[in-house]
Amino acid sequence: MAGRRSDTRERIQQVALDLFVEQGYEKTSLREIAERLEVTKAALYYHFRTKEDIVRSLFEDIAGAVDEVLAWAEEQGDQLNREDLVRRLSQLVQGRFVPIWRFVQENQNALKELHVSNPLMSRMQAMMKLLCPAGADADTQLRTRLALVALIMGHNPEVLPDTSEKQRPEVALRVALELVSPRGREVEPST
Amino acid sequence: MAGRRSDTRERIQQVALDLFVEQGYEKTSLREIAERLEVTKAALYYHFRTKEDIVRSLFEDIAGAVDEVLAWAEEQGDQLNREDLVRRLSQLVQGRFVPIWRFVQENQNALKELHVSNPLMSRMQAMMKLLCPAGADADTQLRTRLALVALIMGHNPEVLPDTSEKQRPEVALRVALELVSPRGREVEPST
DNA sequence: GTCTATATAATGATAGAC
DNA sequence: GTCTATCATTATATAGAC
Repeated sequence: MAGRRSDTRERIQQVALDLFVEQGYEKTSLREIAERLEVTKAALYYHFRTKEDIVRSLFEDIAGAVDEVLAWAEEQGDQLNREDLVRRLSQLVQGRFVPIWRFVQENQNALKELHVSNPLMSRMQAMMKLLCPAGADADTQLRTRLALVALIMGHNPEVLPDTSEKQRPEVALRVALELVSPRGREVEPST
Repeated sequence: MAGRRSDTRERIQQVALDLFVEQGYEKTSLREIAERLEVTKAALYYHFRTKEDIVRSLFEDIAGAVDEVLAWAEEQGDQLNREDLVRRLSQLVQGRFVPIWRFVQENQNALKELHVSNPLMSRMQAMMKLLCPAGADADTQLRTRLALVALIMGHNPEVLPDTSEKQRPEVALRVALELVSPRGREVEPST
């Protein structure tokens, strides 16, 4: 990557994320992070100005990946296929980003203040807009939201205990796809 | 109700829950709760031994209501209609319990340690078992889980901003029902 | 049942040496 | 780039008066 210098910054991000997911954002102190890394708190403060800054850096990392999907989607314009978008999102919540999504989902309230003008959440809102047909009814809005939840929750071994790690993303994607375009209900009078 | 003495205990529960939902469990200090009630911290400690105890009391309250549904469901035995169960659950997440469910959903990680042997969560697990056909495939497991999420998330004005408070529970119920028994997929070969 | 006063420990953060 | 030492603040919790 850019220049060679100790990888402390990345290690901090990694350990912090691990602990945030394990025990929650607020319960995780900088002391704990420092201890697990066998450095001192002051070392952390060299790389990050505040605790929130660590989270922000985590979000910026992933936000770039979301941007790519977002750019692709906007490029499609009117011809955007929502199922394809979901498929791309499914890729996005896999791999190295899994813990981050879980962190976001399980610490909503702790991150609430951070959410204001946070690079990840504003992008996810844009994503919702794209997934949700303009002027969609409430049922569709809720289903769309649940599709995103499905993608994230599907990765959680506690949610699908009998399913292998390999299969979980497939399950999640299937259910998410159903939610964005359910069978037997394309055009419907409702109520 | 039982005996007449100052309603401080209930007021603590109410204010605490409000603050927990507003700003999160960890971010809410006992000082804050006390200040909003215009009492001292020591007063809180008279009614509750610890901060966690306040949460526990909140959970015990709601757990009783869940028990009634659970008892009804077990009474049905084999003839349990899952859609009816969802309908009863829908009732359960309405009314005075709305903020508690939201609190649980948005503070999962903060409550993680409390979750061990916590009266509410163990009951919700039992509920999942009832809702999920024995030996159900992973897709069904995930859908069932999402149905519960739908019931809770549907109440959140931030999730359904254009929908009236009166209509939100109806939307949530509809989507939840779809998830536990989706159309056009009753018996299916799969993979 | 509510108070004042306090104990104790941990937190996020900073200053400045090396 | 990492350290020691320390800061101010806040937290949960307790003892004991009223």
